[in-house]
Amino acid sequence: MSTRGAASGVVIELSAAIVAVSDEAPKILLVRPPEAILQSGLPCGPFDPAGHRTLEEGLRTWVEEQTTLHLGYVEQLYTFGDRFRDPQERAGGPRPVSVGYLALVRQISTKDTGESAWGDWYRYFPWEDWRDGPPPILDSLIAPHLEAWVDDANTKPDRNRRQERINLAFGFGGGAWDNERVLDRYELLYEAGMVAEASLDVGREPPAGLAGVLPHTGAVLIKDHRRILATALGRLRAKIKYRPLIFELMPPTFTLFQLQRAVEALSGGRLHKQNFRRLVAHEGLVEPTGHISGQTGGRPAELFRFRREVVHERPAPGVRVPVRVSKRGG
Amino acid sequence: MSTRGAASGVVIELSAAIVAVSDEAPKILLVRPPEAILQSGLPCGPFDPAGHRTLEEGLRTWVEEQTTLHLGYVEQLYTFGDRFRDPQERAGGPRPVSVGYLALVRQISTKDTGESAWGDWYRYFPWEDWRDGPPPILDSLIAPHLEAWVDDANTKPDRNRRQERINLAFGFGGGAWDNERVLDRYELLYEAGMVAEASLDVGREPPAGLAGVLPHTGAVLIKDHRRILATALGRLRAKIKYRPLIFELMPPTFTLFQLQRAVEALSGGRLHKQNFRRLVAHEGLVEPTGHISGQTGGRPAELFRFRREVVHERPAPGVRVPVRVSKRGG
DNA sequence: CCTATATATGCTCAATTTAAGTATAAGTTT
DNA sequence: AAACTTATACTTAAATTGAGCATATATAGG
Repeated sequence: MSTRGAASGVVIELSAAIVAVSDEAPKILLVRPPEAILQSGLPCGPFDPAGHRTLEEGLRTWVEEQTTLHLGYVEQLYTFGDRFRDPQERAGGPRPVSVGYLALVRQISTKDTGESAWGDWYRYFPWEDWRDGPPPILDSLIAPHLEAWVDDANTKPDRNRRQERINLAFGFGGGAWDNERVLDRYELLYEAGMVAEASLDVGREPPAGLAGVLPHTGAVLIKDHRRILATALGRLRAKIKYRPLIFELMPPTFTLFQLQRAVEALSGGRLHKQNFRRLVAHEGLVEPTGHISGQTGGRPAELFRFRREVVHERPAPGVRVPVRVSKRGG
Repeated sequence: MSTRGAASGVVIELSAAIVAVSDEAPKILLVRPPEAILQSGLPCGPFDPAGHRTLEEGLRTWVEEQTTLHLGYVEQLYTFGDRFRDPQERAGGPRPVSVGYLALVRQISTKDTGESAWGDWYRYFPWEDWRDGPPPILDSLIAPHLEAWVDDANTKPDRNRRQERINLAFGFGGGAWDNERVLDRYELLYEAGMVAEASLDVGREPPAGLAGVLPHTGAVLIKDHRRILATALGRLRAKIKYRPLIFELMPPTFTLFQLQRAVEALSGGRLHKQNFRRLVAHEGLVEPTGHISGQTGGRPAELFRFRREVVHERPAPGVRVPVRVSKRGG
């Protein structure tokens, strides 16, 4: 009836999805743990209740040790505790509970050493990048195999539930693609056995019918780090719309087009250029510096900086980009 | 440089903020733990890695045991792990890490037994209820004592930082009241020693100057449960705007005015009635049942039900109530 | 029945915001 | 110089929002 008794055999792991934007691409910082020969993972480490005053402090300590990178903006994402997310657990290890964090850094300051390296975010989620239109993999591979997974369910209500979920997550059957539902989509692919972790986690070979799919559904990370990454991307895509997070990723001054490219890199779609400028100007998110950019192609652009005061003026300052991405098949 | 080593002395506690709306008031379910003579708290219990397959399953188990209530909608909020949030820890107990959840139930089905009881949410956050205009306590008590706390800081930059934070959180100095920043406000009051937990947690008497304030800054809950509650209210206020969560709290059919009252109860402000109807109708959130309500006062109202299909049609279906509440002093 | 009062619901109207352009300016590349 | 890039100003129609008026249908009290 109360909080008597104590849990045992729990270990808390802190993991960080560290994001930067460079070359118009969203990047994520990865480390290659010594014990894993093949796969890399997010910077992470166990929470030490004796040494760490707070969870976030523990995370910062681990990250600085593993990447020699100092984190600025940090935000807690989610705590994952499902059984058997880590194969080690089957061998009698303690139950790992992992607290995932999202961190944003302004520029890529670490070199790609053997220890850590920046990777393109969409390497892990190829279906999330709609900047050049709907990713072909959706129609060629994902849709048919998900349909097969629907048919695979035993009962009619089960099939309906599955169909319902994939329609919602992927916008099949007339719905719209919602760029924030990154985690929903990843979890469906996981349940359908269409990402490699699904088989790795249960220690089995992937079913024959899916062996041809797995090489195309993104690169694998250790444990549940790809799930944490999916959570991070979803959160970030949602939050840039109502908080000025994007400026945590930009240099101190930037052109409006650079800003637009950064937003597009994260949100995975294209924006109407003229309306984008009007938007950020009208919301008071930026102010001109009076300086002109070292140009890249055409007419030189004016340099802008983030207007910090905006957080006082508006309840939800952010780049309120239209939620819609170009329709599927259109 | 990796995930070697294991933490020890950690116990994970699962806590639920269970919300219902009745009599136009938001309610929260509380239990009175046997060992605490004076204070009640949220339903909670330790996570058992051997018995609980997932964190959420553990939570549901504890809640059903403590409240004989079956939870419908459940969502994870945040994981709290700061040192010394629980006084027990100073006595050498293990480091408690608590995972907070938000749960929504449709009606109040448990009776108020000695074990559990429904309490008005705003009993714990009197400054959050703006339905009858700005709460007087803001100007009479909170503002002056927060100003004193600003002056209390040692250095000028510290004072500026504090002033900045309270301006943002409370909308002082010309800013607007953002009804979602519930946690920011609670944490500031905590840091300023203006809620009773602040002194309880460090095991000291409250400073003389604040003794008169504490009886008016809301009722106390055990451990950090009021912080979890603040997180829950903030999340709920934010989320009803873009997800149809409000219907998890409504009976199967309802009048539009009942729906409006429920939204007002949670968001803590008043809405324009005609525009509210237009909004929910135009967003396709509800559909008429054709039946007429057993009326309460004036002309009988039509009964509506939630249109589940709406989640397919719009990327962010929710009651997009205007973020603004009536201006302070206006 | 008549009146006051409460709620429900339909409708207007102006201001603002949004989506999607056209047009023009000012550079670089060939 | 012509072709091409990128930047920026401006237009226009449609949609949304905020505020309020007007009317309908009930109850309660004289």
